[in-house]
Amino acid sequence: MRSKQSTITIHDVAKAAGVSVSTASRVLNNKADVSPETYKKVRQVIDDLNYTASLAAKSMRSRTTNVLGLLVPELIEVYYHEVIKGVGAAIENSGYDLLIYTSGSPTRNKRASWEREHVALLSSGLTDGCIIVSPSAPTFQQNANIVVIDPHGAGAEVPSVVATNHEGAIQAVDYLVSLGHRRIGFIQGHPTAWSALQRFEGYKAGLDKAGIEFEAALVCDGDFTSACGKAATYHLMNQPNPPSAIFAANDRTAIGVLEAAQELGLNVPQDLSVIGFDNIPETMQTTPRLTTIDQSIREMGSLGVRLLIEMLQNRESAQLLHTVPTSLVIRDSCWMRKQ
Amino acid sequence: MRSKQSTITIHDVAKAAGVSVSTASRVLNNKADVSPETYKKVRQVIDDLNYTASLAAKSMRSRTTNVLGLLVPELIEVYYHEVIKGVGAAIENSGYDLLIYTSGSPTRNKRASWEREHVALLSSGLTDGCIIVSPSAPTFQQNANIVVIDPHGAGAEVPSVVATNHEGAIQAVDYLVSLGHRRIGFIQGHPTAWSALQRFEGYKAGLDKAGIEFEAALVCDGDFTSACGKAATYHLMNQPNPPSAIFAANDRTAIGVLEAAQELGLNVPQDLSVIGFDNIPETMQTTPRLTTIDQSIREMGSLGVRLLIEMLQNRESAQLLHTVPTSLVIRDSCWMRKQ
DNA sequence: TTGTACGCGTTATCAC
DNA sequence: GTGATAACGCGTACAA
Repeated sequence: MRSKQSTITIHDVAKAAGVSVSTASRVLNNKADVSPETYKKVRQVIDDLNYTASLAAKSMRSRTTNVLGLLVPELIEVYYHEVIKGVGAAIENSGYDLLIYTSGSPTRNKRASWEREHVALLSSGLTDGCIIVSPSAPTFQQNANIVVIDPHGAGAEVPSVVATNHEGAIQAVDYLVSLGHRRIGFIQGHPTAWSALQRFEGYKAGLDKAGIEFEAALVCDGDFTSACGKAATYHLMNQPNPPSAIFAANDRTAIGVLEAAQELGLNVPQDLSVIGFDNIPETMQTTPRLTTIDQSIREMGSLGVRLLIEMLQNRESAQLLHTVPTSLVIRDSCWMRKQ
Repeated sequence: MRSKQSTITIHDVAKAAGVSVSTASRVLNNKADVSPETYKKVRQVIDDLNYTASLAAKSMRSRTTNVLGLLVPELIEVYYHEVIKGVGAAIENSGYDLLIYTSGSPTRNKRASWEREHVALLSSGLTDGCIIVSPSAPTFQQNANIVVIDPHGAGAEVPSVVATNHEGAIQAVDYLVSLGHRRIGFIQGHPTAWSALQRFEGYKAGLDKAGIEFEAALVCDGDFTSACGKAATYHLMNQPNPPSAIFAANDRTAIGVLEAAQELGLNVPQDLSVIGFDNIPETMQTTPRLTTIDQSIREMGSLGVRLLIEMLQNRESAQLLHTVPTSLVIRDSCWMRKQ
């Protein structure tokens, strides 16, 4: 006696079990006040019909779904996959399901508005809360349950997970200095990214700490792509007094540096030391393998989940900014400065 | 927890713009019959209020969401990430959004029922259709738009994407034979996986082709884990007449073989040749780097998306089974048989 | 061109 | 303990 609609509804269950929809709903949600035999009968029917409550309808009415949302800008860059792995690990046995949303439309140019739209999309009932990765929009709906990972803007109004970018950059410079380098080039990250700014500040702080004077000519603009790494390397190495080491704001850019170095006939690390930031998996497959600063992207994803769940359970901590430590990963792309 | 008035609805938009909800809805969906000034005014309000239609409500009503669903069992194993990368690439500029769903609950033990439940979940309005990765359930809702990647069961009733597992296994054996190996061990994949069976059949076909008699003692059970690879290696190599090469049903298992070989003091590839299947990224980081059969997991994901979109546009091809070619990837884990 | 009324599948509220 | 009914936010005939 199924209605014309293909999807079977709670009405079908109720009818088949000979009860009302409200009773069926009660059984579905394991409410207390329902007689054992009724319960059993309805459960049986649910199993037989292989019925599942529509998430759409359920969330529309009840406002709580036991589903967490994750908003990512795209699914190609491995960085996001590392985040997802961390989120996936944290979600295990958490009692929550996970819904990852990404858009295939080029509307992404308007990143900020895209984010706001999709946060609204997920928050408006589909999920209990959501995590946004690398958001550029500084602010969101007031009352949504939101946690942010590696935000672009600085002033966080929502709980944010960030790496210790400043300290990590200092670590990188320290290491290069310990190898004897004094002229250390720096390739900037995306100009709007807070993490990029922090790394630049750390670079300067590291130089200062070593008593090396900052030199603007050794700094190139960038945007986290490998293309900018290549361009910057050509620029830096063709200077009259080129650097003996290059610190790129992220691994992707550092990979570009490696490519350019090869094209220029420079041996890494003998002629040029290169260090990156992020520790994405590909850094283990470059030639030479890239020395970098690990920012445990996975841990950031896991922490994001934990923060969100705390928030949902009203155990929200007063702290807004949560940092994940960075660490130096020494591989093969840095070497002692040639005398 | 969340105040009722928090989410702004189409009513708020209508009220603010001084029109009726239906007019607002028309503007939202870019319907033709609405006066330019009304359109502009409503658009303005929508922007001001930063309004987004609730996916839940919308999908419940309209049955078409421009969203594709992807159902994955978990988010830790890299195999699924490779699929997601392919799906993510195919979704770009497709006009569709993507919604990945996974569950954090241990209910996954009951895989088949979990899948059915969640297919229903996604199909019941949230998405226009969905892709299921490695499903164990042989059958689904009749009229849902479903595409399946690497299914466990053989008899596909829905469009399926599979690798040429049989041919790939033959390629692997061919290669080992060309290196002079005659005693080739095989470690089975998960017993219910169709792909595993196909690889085993290919193994036997390859032996047959080379005129080598099949020997049951050289075959071990397995389940696609690295643990089974280790156990099987101990078993195989402690035989009176051990194999000179081992073909593992997937890379994860082959990695277990590598570990066991090291523990046993066997040098790979000098003492033992090892070949895997899948070509997951980690195979480039093992020592030695693993020779394997590439099954272009990403391409399988992309093809899945293309098939699903075709289906949604009623351009469904008659063909149900779609194969993606495998290819031999020679790295460092296989060598000539010692004389 | 615009507004009214209804239904999508569910849960909460209130009767019984 | 159980059943009827009113929302939830939206799209769409149909009426105006």
